[in-house]
Amino acid sequence: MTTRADVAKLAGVSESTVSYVLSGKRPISDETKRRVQAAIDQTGYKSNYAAAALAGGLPRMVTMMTSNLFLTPPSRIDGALVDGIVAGVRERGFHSVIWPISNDDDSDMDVLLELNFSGGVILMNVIENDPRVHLLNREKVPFVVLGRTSVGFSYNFVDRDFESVYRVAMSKFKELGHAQIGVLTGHTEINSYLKKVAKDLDMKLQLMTSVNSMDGGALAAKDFKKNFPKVTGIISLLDIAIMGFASSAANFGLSIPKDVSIIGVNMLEEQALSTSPQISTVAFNAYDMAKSCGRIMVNAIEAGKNSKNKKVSEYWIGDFMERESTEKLDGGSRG
Amino acid sequence: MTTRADVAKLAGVSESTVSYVLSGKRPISDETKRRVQAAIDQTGYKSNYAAAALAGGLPRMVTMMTSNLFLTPPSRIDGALVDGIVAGVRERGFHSVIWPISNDDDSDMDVLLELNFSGGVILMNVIENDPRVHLLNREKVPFVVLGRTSVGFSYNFVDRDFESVYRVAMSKFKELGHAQIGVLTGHTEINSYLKKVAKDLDMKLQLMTSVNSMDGGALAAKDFKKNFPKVTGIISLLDIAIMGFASSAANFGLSIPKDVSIIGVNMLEEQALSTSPQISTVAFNAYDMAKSCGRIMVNAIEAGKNSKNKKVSEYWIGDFMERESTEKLDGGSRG
DNA sequence: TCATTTTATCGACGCGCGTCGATAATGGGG
DNA sequence: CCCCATTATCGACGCGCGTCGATAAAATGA
Repeated sequence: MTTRADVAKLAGVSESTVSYVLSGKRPISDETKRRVQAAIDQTGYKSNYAAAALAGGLPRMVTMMTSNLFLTPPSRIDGALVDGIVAGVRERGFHSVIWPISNDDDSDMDVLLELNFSGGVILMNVIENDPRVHLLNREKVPFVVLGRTSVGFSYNFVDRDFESVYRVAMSKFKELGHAQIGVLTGHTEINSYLKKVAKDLDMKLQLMTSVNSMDGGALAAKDFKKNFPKVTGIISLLDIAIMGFASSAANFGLSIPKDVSIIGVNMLEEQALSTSPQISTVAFNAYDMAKSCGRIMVNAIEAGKNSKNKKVSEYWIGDFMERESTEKLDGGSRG
Repeated sequence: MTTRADVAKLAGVSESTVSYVLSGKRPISDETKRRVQAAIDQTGYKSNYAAAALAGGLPRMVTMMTSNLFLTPPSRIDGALVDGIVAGVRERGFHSVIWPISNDDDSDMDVLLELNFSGGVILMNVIENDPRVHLLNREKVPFVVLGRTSVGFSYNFVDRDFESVYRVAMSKFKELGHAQIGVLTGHTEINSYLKKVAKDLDMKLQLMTSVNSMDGGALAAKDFKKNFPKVTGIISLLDIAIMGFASSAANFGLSIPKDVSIIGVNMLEEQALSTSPQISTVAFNAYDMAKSCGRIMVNAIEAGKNSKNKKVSEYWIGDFMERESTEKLDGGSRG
């Protein structure tokens, strides 16, 4: 392995000069920079992460923890989130890895912490009162939650402002004259945010449970008229299922948006655009949201040194994106 | 952060004694061990990964690289592979992380190498003539491929012995009197190993292409009698689709194994057991295979120091596991 | 009892790098 | 031509840990 000393010798400068050329933290003459760079190119020198972390004190590495990576098929959204985090921390010169949670062993988390090669943890797919949040808080590891949970103390998190998201969708439906709204979800109950918004706007909700898969959505479309005769608008919390619904609706004599309007609130724009008809959404920019999460993570790591204790919460909202799946209830106003 | 020095002072011993208590590489009296351990418990001391890697020279960390983690839904097999690797390297005191490949940026790999915080790379989901293999080889990073590709030089890999696997399945079919075999696969062509085995055994193959999803398999079952009237046995390379096929066959008036026998060659035992009827397989112990891959990886990392150049290839075979989806062609011999 | 081996522990060093204080080279003002 | 401010570079130190050689203590043999 070539070290800083090798480069310095070859370039005819001191070791610290090599360091300053690389970090740019002190002025170096152009001529010296050139010679050092040439030596680096020639030797293929790469700074040693362990040594840098040790000397600098800050491990420039972030660990992503997602509990169910291989149990349930991850959606495209997970991919966008990972990509966003990578981009966000890289902006600041940090790197990121995914910590493999073995499904039958929850001591893994302790191992990660014992290692402390990572400067911080980003927690994804949190569950209610997530024990991992408690653990990280107790161990004083800098961490950010991508999502939210309730644990009885404050912590850094980035999440969508669901009430706002639902309000945008429901207001749009109201504006278009829809009053009976189906909720396509994987849960067995409609969440409280959505209920609250519906109550505020005086609209009726009906639960439409489905598996989040193409054929799950197709099944929902097949039985839609029979099961939900009064519903004229669907708000979908499922990204894959609603694509199956929209794509197959025509096969079951269901016309979108003539028979039913659709607003997706939990899907990527690329997904909304890839169906026919294209699906109107409340925009969810998962990539940018995750990128911001990455930045907050880096801030938390760097603040750790100064023992600050401020926690940041960030709520992301989204605009209504009109596409081909929504129209006025009477059907007369749009082409 | 508490360091070795803190522990040593508290226990009233030297720093090196603390190290030897932890590593066990020199005899330490029970009394001293006890005092040191107490000090560790009291302070919550954790060894610093960066410092240990720096001092010891060996980064005890393995990086898994899988190209398409979020593009295609990973199957349960991927989960088993990851779990196996984690277990295999942990046996030797190593740790492992997954390197997030951003889908629109292939410079990520260089970054990983520049970092060299990781002692080696395990490559998964390789493609033909995979450029990553070339890169790793050029950079002299210890690596093991979980799978195979052709690159024109030798490298460490662990893979199934597909010819053997197919031979086990086809021999069984032959023994049961089946001669016309359908091949359920995601590719548009039957692979050469299987063709060779069929030729050796004088059996006929028919291509059955499907998406690897439950509904893909169901679709195949629906049209099976019409499309493949002569086929009496199916060898499936798809884990999810064959589950869909087996589970839904009865709905389409298809009786398993009366009308058609099935052997799965690329699925986990837990998957084969979770359908009705349960699917006969050529066993694929993905977990153990990956565990072995992890061990080989650690060997390669540790051998790196001694500049050995031996590459190891490991081929995994599997036994026929008889379950409910296979019987003699005449149908008379089994209950 | 003394010489010799074995056992338990200590002190010192170095891994590769970031960074601080010091120093040499340079430039400008009087 | 000298003094001081600025710029470019160097040397030294320490981060936390693994490990080697040395040493003190205990055990063994004669």
